[in-house]
Amino acid sequence: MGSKASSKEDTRQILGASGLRFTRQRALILEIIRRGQGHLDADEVYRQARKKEPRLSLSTVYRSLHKLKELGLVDELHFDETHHHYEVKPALEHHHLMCLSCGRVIEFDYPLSRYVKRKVNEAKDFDIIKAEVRMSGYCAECQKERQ
Amino acid sequence: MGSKASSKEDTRQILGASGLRFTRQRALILEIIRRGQGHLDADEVYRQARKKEPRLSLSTVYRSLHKLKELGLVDELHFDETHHHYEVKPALEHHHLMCLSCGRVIEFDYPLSRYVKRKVNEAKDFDIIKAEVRMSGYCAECQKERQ
DNA sequence: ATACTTATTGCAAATGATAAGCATTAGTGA
DNA sequence: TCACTAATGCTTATCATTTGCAATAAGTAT
Repeated sequence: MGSKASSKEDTRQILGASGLRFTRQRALILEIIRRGQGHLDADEVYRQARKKEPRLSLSTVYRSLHKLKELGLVDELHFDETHHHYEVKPALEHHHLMCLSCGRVIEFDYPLSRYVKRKVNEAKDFDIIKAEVRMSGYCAECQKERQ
Repeated sequence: MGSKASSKEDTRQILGASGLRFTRQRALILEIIRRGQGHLDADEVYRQARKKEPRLSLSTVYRSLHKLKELGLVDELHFDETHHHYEVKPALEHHHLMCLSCGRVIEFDYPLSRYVKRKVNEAKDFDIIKAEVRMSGYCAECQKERQ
């Protein structure tokens, strides 16, 4: 199911197959999300993208993000309440831990959904497509600081 | 840790202990969230509250929601991307399943975080305070419809 | 009960993130 | 290269949430 991080040509392929066009902007945005190790929000993508493409508009960023999400190329995360974060859809399932003190986001690789799915299906007859686990607490460093 | 659903007096107690005042509005809002089985969003709370307190303002709803959340009396959930939902902090841990087809939200009781915490601590030295699992997929009915 | 202090409220106006309308530009397939 | 129409940029709207400020009203001491 999960495909490797796609090259430019793969991306063109995927877009084309959906009747979408491969544009400079989309390529750039996707590239930024790929590089952006952390989890970028729309505005961050926008700022980075403008360095290369100064005329790029924020609308385009939003529209691209939607398309890329629809195509399954990027994932949309919901860390905090105000805005969303994006990242390339990970082949390996992983989740996030947010430190309530310093705000840092730590990744947590673990095929949790497999477990969750089983448990859920025992209780409810529900076909799970997506499982996102959001956890918050205190990271190692901040634990020390608060002694 | 988790206390029983507090009565009016308990609530007054809890507020007082934090130097906050017990107001008609807050009591009402909390009561609505308690009754509101489903997960209410700010606007829904607002509409219900105005039936009893017509002059209540939306700002007050938002401000109360924040306080109640700070006090640990209600939980804020993040179902969809646009707005938040509130519910009384459940003694029993439970999570949510959202049907991608009909939008219905189904509850899922399970002490998942216990499991998650263990797994996470094995990997990262992180003190988990809160774990929220958001799952989406197709409910039993919608599964039939799409055959 | 009365007066006093200051948290809380209501209202209006401001933000901030995201979406939409529309004319213009530019992929893509013939 | 040409025609077709998706995608872009710009501007303006929308929607949830927040904030400033003067008017109220809890708590508390008198």
